[in-house]
Amino acid sequence: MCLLRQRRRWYNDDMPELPEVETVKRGLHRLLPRKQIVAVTFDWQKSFPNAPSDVKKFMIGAKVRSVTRRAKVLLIELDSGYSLVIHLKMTGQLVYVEEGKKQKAKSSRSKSEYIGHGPDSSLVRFGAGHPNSSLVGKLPDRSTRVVIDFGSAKLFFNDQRKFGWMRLLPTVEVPNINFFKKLGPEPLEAAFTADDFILRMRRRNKSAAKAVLLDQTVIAGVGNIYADESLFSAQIHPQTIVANLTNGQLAKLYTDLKDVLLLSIKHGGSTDKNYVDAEGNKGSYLTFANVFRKNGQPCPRCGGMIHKTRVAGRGTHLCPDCQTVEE
DNA sequence: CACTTGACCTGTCCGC
DNA sequence: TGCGGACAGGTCAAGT
Repeated sequence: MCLLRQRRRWYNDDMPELPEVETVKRGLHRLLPRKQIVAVTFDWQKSFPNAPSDVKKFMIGAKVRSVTRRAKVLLIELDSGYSLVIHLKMTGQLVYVEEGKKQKAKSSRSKSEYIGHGPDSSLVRFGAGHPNSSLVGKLPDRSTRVVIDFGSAKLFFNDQRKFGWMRLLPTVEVPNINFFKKLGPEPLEAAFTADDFILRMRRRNKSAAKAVLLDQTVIAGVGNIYADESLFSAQIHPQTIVANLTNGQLAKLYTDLKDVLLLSIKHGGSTDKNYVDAEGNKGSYLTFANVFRKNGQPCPRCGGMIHKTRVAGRGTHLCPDCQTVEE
């Protein structure tokens, strides 16, 4: 019975963070520009709270100009002067399905195998979720919140837990919404230096290091996985008060955080063994993770046992033996 | 004012 | 088997 349970288990809490959203962005930017929206449907008000009249006026007939990313937020700019702002939160996903276009002749794959086979696929999945789940080939389903119809293709915004949202805003207003106004710098921007990082961290000198990393107004785009992984690399206990960290330790955290993010992007921004990126590659970041979801396993650095605890209200993975505590 | 905790959600897992 | 509670976490609001 236990075996059966284990086998059937799949995680839907893929938690798109900066590397995952970056991967989604790259895929959408390859597929969406110049496509024209012919229809939009949505069934969950909170997922897409815009007035239908605005949707009709500024979305229908508009063409996609570009797809970009800021922190964990996707921006789809339209040529109507409006942009779609999309936050996938934990379980949001964007599934792009081309219609009326039969599978390539060379392929004899079943429908459920379309996913993950790259540009030849007629169906490409972005974001969280399980590529082999019943979603495949059966969209829309009960998790579908919004469908953007491009005529020859549809973009499905699915979100099981309804935390994600999508908003249509005048492009010039986008930087002015609260979320963007308060957002900290992108950690991978060339202009973001170690000194900037240290200064910003020190503004929250009394808080636990992990809580500060997760604060999007300090640095944008870091979530639970990369917070745990970067703190492990820098050998900092997640609970450590920032004031008790030296500038040297913070500088190492800065470097390790960037390394972790870059490594994840390189491997398809995976947070889940089942994640599939735009090119159809399974993201493999979790195989590089040292502590995340490794509780009970030996620490790759010192051989101690990885422990799971709770810091800043979040499940937190660490090696108590080589991530020192400084209260 | 600075910082922490709870609410929003649904599906899954685990203990009783 | 079934039921209830814990858990998953990004962000904002409410509480300390």
